[in-house]
Amino acid sequence: MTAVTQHSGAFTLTVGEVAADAGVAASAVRFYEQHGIIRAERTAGDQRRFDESAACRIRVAKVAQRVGLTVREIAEVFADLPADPRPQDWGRVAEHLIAEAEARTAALKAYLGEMRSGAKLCDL
Amino acid sequence: MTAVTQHSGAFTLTVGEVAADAGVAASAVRFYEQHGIIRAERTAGDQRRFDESAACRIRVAKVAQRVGLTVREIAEVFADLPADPRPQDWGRVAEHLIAEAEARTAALKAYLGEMRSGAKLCDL
DNA sequence: GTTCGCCTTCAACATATGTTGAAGTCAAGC
DNA sequence: GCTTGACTTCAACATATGTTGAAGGCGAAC
Repeated sequence: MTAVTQHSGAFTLTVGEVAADAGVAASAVRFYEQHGIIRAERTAGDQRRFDESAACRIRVAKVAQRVGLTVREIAEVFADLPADPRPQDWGRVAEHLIAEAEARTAALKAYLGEMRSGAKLCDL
Repeated sequence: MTAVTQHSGAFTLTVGEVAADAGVAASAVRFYEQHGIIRAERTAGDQRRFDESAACRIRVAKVAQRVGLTVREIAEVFADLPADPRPQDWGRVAEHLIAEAEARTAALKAYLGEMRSGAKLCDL
């Protein structure tokens, strides 16, 4: 007797449900699927069905976009996530995203610091 | 007798010179001027002439774009820079940009941390 | 077994960030 | 004072990130 607990791996959510969960438009959900941020199965009638992680991926993607990552880059980071991600899988992805954000901030700081301390200041 | 030292404030550089200094295409230099990242005077013959800070502003803008700031946002930050910016003016701008980058990274960390520790994990 | 809301695709539009090319002008060196 | 390379504008194109609308199909509830 298999557990009925339907957790991740069950592709049951419609585009509209995921959109509402993630706080984006349905068109955006389709866009993210086309670009590999989320994955879907199809019903017999060709409608998309998403699993529970879809809205989460989208929310993370929106925050990651704010630190300069492109949709393509985010999709590449998410490629690390198995179909049914465990918390440690999310942990790895989180570390990856944070490291990237910090690297970019470090690059900004380095450039500005160089400007400030360099013999040849930018403006002066 | 005024000093001949031509520092910032002298609008003498052509589009091509600024482009070469900043490591971007001439078309990008015109784009950044249109969008308020840099300012230009015009010759009698209507050609643009930039000051020494132009290439610097562009380089800073490129790094700032990597941490998720839009051209419009960068232009707003640069609005703080007087025509002939002193090091402390650049310092203020630098602090502003770094603070913005760190705020966005903090938002990313907060969201990911919440996901990890929240009772309702994203995926599980 | 019909209805009605949500789903499908596809193309057009919208904004951000640029690049390219055509047609013509400017300016610096010879 | 010509020549020539770099400049001008403007429109079209290109890519990223979506939204909107038309025309039609699916599915759950009654």
